[in-house]
Amino acid sequence: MKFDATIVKTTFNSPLGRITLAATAKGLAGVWFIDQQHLPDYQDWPVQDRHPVLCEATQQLLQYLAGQRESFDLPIDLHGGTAFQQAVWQALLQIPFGATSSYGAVGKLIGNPKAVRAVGAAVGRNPVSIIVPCHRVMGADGSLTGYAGGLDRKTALLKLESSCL
Amino acid sequence: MKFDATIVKTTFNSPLGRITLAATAKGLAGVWFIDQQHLPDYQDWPVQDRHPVLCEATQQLLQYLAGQRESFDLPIDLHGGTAFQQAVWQALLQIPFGATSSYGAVGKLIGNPKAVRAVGAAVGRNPVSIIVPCHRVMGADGSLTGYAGGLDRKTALLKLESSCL
DNA sequence: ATGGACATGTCCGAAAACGGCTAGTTGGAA
DNA sequence: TTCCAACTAGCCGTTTTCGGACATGTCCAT
Repeated sequence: MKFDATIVKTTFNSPLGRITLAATAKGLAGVWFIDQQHLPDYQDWPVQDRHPVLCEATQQLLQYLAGQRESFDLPIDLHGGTAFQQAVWQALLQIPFGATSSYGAVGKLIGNPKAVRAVGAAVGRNPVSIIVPCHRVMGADGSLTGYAGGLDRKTALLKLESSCL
Repeated sequence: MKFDATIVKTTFNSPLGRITLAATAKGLAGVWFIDQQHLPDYQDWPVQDRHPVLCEATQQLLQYLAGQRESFDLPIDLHGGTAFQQAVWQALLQIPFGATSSYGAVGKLIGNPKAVRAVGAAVGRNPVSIIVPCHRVMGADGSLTGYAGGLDRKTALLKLESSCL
């Protein structure tokens, strides 16, 4: 995944492990667990711990993970995916807190009802974990399917959301 | 390949097989393994075993092959090639002991980045084996490609150099 | 003269493999 | 029957792999 030259990052510790955030001029561009799959190559990105968007994101994520926040209020820069991936990620944003959806449903939503596996692949590449709630997508029969950050984290997030209600 | 009328030769046994040397008035003009490809027709060249350059070259080569020498100090007469070949051979001289390069890199160096196969051909005609280090040229992916003296000798030379470091 | 064959490397298109799936079928055990 | 589990065959965008074409200077054999 390619990004603008003007991208900055920061890192913080969460109850679910170390998390790295990234932001462009347009908004929050990335949220990755330290050991997740499909990590971008953010080695060389400059650190900017006081960046307003990154600070705000850190706060909101910590609140969310503490069970004290249900939605995020941040500029998000969903950027650098194919058209298909963009559509999928946008669709994810419409799954409300505490609810779940399925890969088939997402496919239907973006007008590509048969591209189920492709949706799976796209969901997996979601650059903005948690905030773009890829963890709310389950198998059609409600089964736990997969998560770039590991199934443990997925269950943790789902449990967190369900116990909030 | 044509040479001056004033050329002399000698021969000695090395750990890598019999080697023939040739010298002109200007310096060392050839180093060939007995059974290598692209041999010149040195049948009729006069033998002169005590020629100073040839003696010195023999010594230095034996030292090199014994792992006791990393560079050569000899007048070299790189002569009788086309302009292109000359350029290639000169470029070879810039690859340091223990390092390797690629045919593409050499092409770039002589300002002919696309003449890669031509570089390969030219490297193969290098008249002064070992001292003009044609054995330090590998495929772009690091693969062992070819050697007029046989791949065995090429690997032996590379191993020799790498184990010296 | 002409046409290959070479100690290669880059690029591009096509084809195949690979997934965070799913609906349908089948064969077994209550 | 009823219900699951296991297996299958489609489905589709993305990624990886693979094969060919091309560029280039010399030398050999027609």
